[in-house]
Amino acid sequence: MNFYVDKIKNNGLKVTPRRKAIINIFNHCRVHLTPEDIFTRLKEEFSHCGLPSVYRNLEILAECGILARIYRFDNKRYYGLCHSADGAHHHHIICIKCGTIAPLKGCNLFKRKKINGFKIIDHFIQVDGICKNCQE
Amino acid sequence: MNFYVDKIKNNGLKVTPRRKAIINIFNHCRVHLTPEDIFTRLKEEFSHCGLPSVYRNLEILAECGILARIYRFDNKRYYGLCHSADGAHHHHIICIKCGTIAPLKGCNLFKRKKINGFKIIDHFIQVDGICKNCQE
DNA sequence: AATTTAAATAGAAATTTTTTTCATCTACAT
DNA sequence: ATGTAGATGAAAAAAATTTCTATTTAAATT
Repeated sequence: MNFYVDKIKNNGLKVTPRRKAIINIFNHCRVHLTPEDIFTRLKEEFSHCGLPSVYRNLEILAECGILARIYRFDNKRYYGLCHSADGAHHHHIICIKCGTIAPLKGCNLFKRKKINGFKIIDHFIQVDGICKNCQE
Repeated sequence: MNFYVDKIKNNGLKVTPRRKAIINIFNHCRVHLTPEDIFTRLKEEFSHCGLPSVYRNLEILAECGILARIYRFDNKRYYGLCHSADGAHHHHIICIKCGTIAPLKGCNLFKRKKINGFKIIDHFIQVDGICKNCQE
């Protein structure tokens, strides 16, 4: 948890019980969740937290690099805990069965400055797969 | 348009006026749009189309490979016309200023079967940048 | 330890986005 | 021409997200 606390502080943000509770949830379940999921679990397991706070905090924690934004084209936001010890550039590979998130290193896109005449500003890569456990 | 008509037919779907109208809109503006955008333009420029039909058709056209799903983390869906003459595997690069979409070839991810022990099922890559015109 | 203050919070309400339902209609294969 | 699976629109509902505001709180400063 100290790791996350530091990250929050380094971003000039406050370490609040809500934020710790949200990180805790992700730490325990290790899958990706929607704001609604978080809201439900906060009510069950931890202190209550208003839905607007959930939205704000998920977004803030994502900006701190603590949470990863997960892309699914089902019109919901998903977030997952970003398991990366160092702060190195990376993306994520998601298990479509259990939801586990693993870091995906070795992206060579961020080194390039231009592609097809476009000046590169940002990029997003996500791989969906089936993790070792779920393959059996 | 014949190119698109064939794609729709090849997917066992009907070529309806609505679908042609939607493709027409994308063909004229060449940027990425939300379902709401499409709905508005259909009312203005082409025949009217109910909002549910817009949602359904955008999704259907995306599955045919005619439209590309664009990822923005602002909680809206975006679609854009996929300008790729052949059916080769590719992704997209988006201009964050004007919204233009260009194909991004040379993805080497889809060749790999496994990464980090994960069996790869799918992957998504998107690059955001500024196109030649908008750089000036 | 008390004070201060900018940031964070909850809760309600409003807004926006998306989906469902269902009766009707249509593209197109036969 | 006709039959049929697929497509459509209208209305309604559901779901997701944001706004607003009064209140509370973390943590820096006394």
